[in-house]
Amino acid sequence: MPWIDEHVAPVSSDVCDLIKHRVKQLSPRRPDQQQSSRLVNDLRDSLLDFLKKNKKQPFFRSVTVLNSGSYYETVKINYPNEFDMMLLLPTPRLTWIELEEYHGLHYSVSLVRPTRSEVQAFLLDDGLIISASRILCGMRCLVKNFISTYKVPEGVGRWVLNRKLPSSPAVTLSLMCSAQDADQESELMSVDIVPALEVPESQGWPLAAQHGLQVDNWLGKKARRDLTKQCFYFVPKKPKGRNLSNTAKESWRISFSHIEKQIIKNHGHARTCCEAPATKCCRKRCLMLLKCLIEGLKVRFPDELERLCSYHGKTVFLHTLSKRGNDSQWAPSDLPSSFMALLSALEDHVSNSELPHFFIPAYNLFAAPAFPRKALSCLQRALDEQRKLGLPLLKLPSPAHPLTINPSPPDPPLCTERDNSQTKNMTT
DNA sequence: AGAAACTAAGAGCAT
DNA sequence: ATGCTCTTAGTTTC
Repeated sequence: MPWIDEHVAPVSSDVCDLIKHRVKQLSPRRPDQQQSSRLVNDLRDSLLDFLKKNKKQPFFRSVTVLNSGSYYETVKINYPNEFDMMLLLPTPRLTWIELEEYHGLHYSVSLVRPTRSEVQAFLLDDGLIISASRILCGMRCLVKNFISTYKVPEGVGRWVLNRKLPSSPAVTLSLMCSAQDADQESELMSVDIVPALEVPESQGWPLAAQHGLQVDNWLGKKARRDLTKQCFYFVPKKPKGRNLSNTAKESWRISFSHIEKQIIKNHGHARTCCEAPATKCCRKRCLMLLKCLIEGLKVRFPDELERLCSYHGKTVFLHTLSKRGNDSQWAPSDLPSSFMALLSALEDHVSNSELPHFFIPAYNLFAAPAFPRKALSCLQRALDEQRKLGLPLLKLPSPAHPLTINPSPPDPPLCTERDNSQTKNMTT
């Protein structure tokens, strides 16, 4: 049957050129990647070695690693300076209770029966509920001990433990280096380390997740069946907000990072998408452009858009791919209009104040208080402005990086006239 | 557990 | 500019 595309407004040739120009400079450069991967791989290998031998927390001896996040999805933009790793913790059989008002995103997680397994060091007084805060603190303590003994290869700087953030599931390490000629140290890269409870596939996904992942018209029904019969994870994240109930303080958030990674790697209607030059598509590059725009917006409105993050972009992307499932709609030559379609989708989600979590459709990522109304209205105005002015944020140069092996001169600007007035005077 | 095979994508070069 | 090949990092498989 013929595929009816949505109405795509023609993209002005200026904006077309801008998009095509920007997308060429988005992915990390090879020397940077080489340096970053060496540093982070050495850190990971050594940390794993440390955990497997550690005496203090036997529970962490059995971790395995899941590399996740945009670097490993090959959609990281600009510099390979942010890495995510999940430390997967096998547990005895679990059960979970949805926390009211979080619509299936947050849970209280318990053992089904008392245990002699090593998790017992992390249980609440009832001997069954798993304490998110104690797992996170326990891991933080191990990581802290680890970096105090760890030597960075070739002495390129030192890893420091970042301050604990109230609702973050991660222990974050930053690699601090002294730049040439400077007294001060600056951050070369950071690694988020997130502990995760693995719930085996045999237990099935929570009810709230059973109606998400609407990919039948894109990846297909069989692919959906295969994806939904995998395991899932819980990560120790409490909801934002004051006056949390006692159960909410020990809350776990469901995580499908492994599924997201698989989808982004295998993202076509046809299984063969992007396998050969003839079957290339522009989906990932569209996501990278959207991430670029989101980062730019956050730099311009750091306070108002504090809660906006790349996960919002990724979620809009996944919904858009679901609706616009045919590979012919993402031909490389159509990158500008495809990106504009993605941008329109973001604008629609913003103006409807509705962005369902891709796996937990009842959870609205654009609902207050997690995403405040003033952030949403700021985002709406900012996107209107970007569209009206021809996406000036895509003209901004990539942020400077403190330490590259071969610092290269910045590329010549696309537009000859120095025109900052467009981008500077955006009122809120 | 470790090596080999496979995949994605940057980079250089020829056309 | 476009496409071809080589190289490298990451993942999977046996």
